[in-house]
Amino acid sequence: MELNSKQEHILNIAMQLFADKGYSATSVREIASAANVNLSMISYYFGGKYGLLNAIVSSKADQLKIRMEKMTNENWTSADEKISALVDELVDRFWSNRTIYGVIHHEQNFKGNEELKDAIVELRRVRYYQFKKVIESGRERGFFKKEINIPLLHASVIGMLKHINFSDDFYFNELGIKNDAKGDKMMLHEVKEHITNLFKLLLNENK
Amino acid sequence: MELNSKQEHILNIAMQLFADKGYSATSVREIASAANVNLSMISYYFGGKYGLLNAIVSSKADQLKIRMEKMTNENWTSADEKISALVDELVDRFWSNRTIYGVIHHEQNFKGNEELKDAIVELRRVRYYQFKKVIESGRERGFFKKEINIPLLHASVIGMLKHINFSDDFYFNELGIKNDAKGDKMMLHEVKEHITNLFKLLLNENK
DNA sequence: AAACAAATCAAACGTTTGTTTGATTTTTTA
DNA sequence: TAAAAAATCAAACAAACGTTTGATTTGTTT
Repeated sequence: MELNSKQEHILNIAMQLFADKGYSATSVREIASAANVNLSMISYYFGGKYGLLNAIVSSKADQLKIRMEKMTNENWTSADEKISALVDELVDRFWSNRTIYGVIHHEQNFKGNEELKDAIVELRRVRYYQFKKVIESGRERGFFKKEINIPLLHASVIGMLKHINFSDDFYFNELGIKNDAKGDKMMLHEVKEHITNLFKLLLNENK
Repeated sequence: MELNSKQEHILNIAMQLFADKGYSATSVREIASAANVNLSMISYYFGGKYGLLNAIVSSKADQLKIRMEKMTNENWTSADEKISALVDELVDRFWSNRTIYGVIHHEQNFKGNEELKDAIVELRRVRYYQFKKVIESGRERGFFKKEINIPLLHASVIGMLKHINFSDDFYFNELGIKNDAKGDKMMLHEVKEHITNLFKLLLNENK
């Protein structure tokens, strides 16, 4: 589906509202009003409210399917370096797409049309297997020495990112970080450091 | 608010539905039908749909406020032992209350009445400070040797538990565990082992 | 058993919901 | 520039929503 700038605008406004309040709690009138368009344009463009949600997920899904495979093929130098790169990739990717993750977060238990649910499940599957591939590749090459429960390691990282993202300002406050653009960077740095430390301990260090 | 058995029944049915589909996506007719009671009983008993949500949160909130403080006052033996006890407490507590966490999960961004939101935020606050207290107590007593970012450690654990809980059968499948009563126990064991390992590495081991 | 209170129910209430209509304006095509 | 297509809009639509009503049944009290 090709989108013009106005459709894109509606889509972004709706995505923000869906992420904030959830699909069901957001009315089409609210979306139309926030996007400064006539009510009927949503049905006109997207075929209805549900079509809008579908358009959001499918249009934003592509950018989530980033290729992490390249990491497994590159020449690795040290384990530490590779862990840093992996964590960078993971955290940055999540953070830059956290709005759409917010939408999915609300609708992952969506009992309506199964099509959307399948799309969401597929997204998670792809994300996980890319992660798994990198870890396994690191083990095969002898960079990661320790045995590790990969699914639960994955759940630790993704769960933590989601949890921080959806806990309002709680962890920002607790860490003494303001929730602005600058604070965002600081939080990202803290999170990366924490996860990197965690990875090194779980995967590599044997001291 | 004192509840009779019928009110309790409605409340449990509604809690399950709210956890599955979210507050907004669940209609009072659906709740009444699932609970086999007349539609008007919900308003009669709880003063309306929102009153029902409030009753759920406030009635279940108490059992979440478990006293973890006692852990800080007991005589500690070894760090490993204490970590195991802490993880047991954390995981069991979450797992036995995961339905109400599901409700909160959906409604934490609730933009309606602030009263409910405050109750949810307060729950998280209490939970976190109990956790923090235990960790700090362990540090003061010399059991936990390493410096650690407590908020992010907390986010790792809670985030992971939430993420596994709300990812349907994904991690069950990935770990080759069936999602039944028996598999539940196995998953709990795996999760505890993983988190315990994580805590030991982050807090204690210096090998 | 009579009187009272609580519980239950089908029906209807007024709103809000997502969607469609049909006229009108704007833009594109020829 | 005239015709055709696309976009926009206020208005209306039926369906679903949470809630209330008022009659009826059930349970309790005196």
